[in-house]
Amino acid sequence: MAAETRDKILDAAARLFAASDSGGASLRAIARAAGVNSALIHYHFGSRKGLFEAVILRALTPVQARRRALLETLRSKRSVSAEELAGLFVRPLIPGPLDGSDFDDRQDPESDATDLRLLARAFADHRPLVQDLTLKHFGSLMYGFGDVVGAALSELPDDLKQRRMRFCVQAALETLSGPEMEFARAEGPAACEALVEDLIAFLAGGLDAPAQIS
Amino acid sequence: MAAETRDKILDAAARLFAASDSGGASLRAIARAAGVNSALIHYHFGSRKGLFEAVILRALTPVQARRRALLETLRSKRSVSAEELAGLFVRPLIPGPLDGSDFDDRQDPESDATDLRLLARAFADHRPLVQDLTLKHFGSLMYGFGDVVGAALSELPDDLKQRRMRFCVQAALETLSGPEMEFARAEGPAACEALVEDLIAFLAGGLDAPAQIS
DNA sequence: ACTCGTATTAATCACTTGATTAAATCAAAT
DNA sequence: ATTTGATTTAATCAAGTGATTAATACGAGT
Repeated sequence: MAAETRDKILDAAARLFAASDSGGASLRAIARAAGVNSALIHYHFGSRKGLFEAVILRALTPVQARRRALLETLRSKRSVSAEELAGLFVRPLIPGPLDGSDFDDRQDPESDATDLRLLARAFADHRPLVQDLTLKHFGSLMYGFGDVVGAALSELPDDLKQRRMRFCVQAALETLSGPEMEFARAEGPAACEALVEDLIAFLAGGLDAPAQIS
Repeated sequence: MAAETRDKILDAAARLFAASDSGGASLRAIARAAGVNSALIHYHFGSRKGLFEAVILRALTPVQARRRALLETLRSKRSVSAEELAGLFVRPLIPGPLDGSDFDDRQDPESDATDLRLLARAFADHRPLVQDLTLKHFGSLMYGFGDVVGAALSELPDDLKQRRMRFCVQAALETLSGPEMEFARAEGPAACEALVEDLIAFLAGGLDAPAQIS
């Protein structure tokens, strides 16, 4: 079956790309981990870059869907608190019914963690090649908030708003894919929620910090 | 001259390691960029890992020196504001006389930026090998604040304190080595200071955000 | 001038890399 | 049963990888 093979490759690739750096996993290692002939990667994805893009896209899709849903919810409100705003950057990154959407990942909590690590790696990668790919797909995650953020942080200058949004995306991705999240995950859902809420509280505090006068 | 060669290699390695991922630059490419025979890398640093560690160490040393100096300053104060606390994570990362110390980097603003990118990469790298190396040298940057932070954020539980400190280090490294800093650097020192102060304001806001009740 | 330890070079090691090819396998449709 | 097209396989390509070697150049101390 072709589709099944594709998925096995994608799973293995996500795992290895996330574990080491995106550049650190060889196609042969991926093929071996997937239990598949190495030439099949090129057959299904054309090239290493093609595979990478496919993996990123698969990991990013549910996040964007959840983000969109959450964004709609916020748009319907009259005013948005700093916590809700911070949650907009954090909540969509973690799957589950908590976020009010019904897009669950491939019902595998392990691969959810993998995908998150993968996204964080890609987002933090400043190489032009990855950066372009990332921006193309992450773009709306970054800059698609305009109206909601604008309304919530109306007293801040525009460039400051954008910077702080970047701070949030950065911190959220890095924290939720980092070792502390892994630790919390091992301790149970309660510990995860505690970490998430602490992260949101921190970001909320930062978001409506007063602008510098300088 | 041996010392000169060593430095040429270190410079090139820092540049290439920071530009691509640490795993993405080959020893041959580094040797070529340094204008040096590739075997000299092994002669001077033993192995690829040895070179990497040397580069990291050279980049980290002045940061730690500045951090120590700044920390001493804060210790002598009776109380420390959230802004000062946030500055503790941010200021030591940028060289210059602004921070009240006299450790200037290799008087080359370009290589300062390179070193910062390098540190950010290493810090964000979760691979056990890099993580160990990073923790060994970053450790005190992370956990050497105990008393000062403890006094400034006395109302927070301990684990929450540590998390927020990690948030700060993460955000500071990532922001100060990222594209916006590059942009600001091109625009002049004023833009850099604006970015730094905005970052500090954000982190300060996050640091003394109220703890979640949940 | 000659030695001796440091520094540098070119050549090569075994191995892995991403990619391509032609041949083999398989599942359906005729 | 055979043709057809999509999958899968093993073999191979040129290029690049980190590392090691023996031979050379160099420079200070005698």
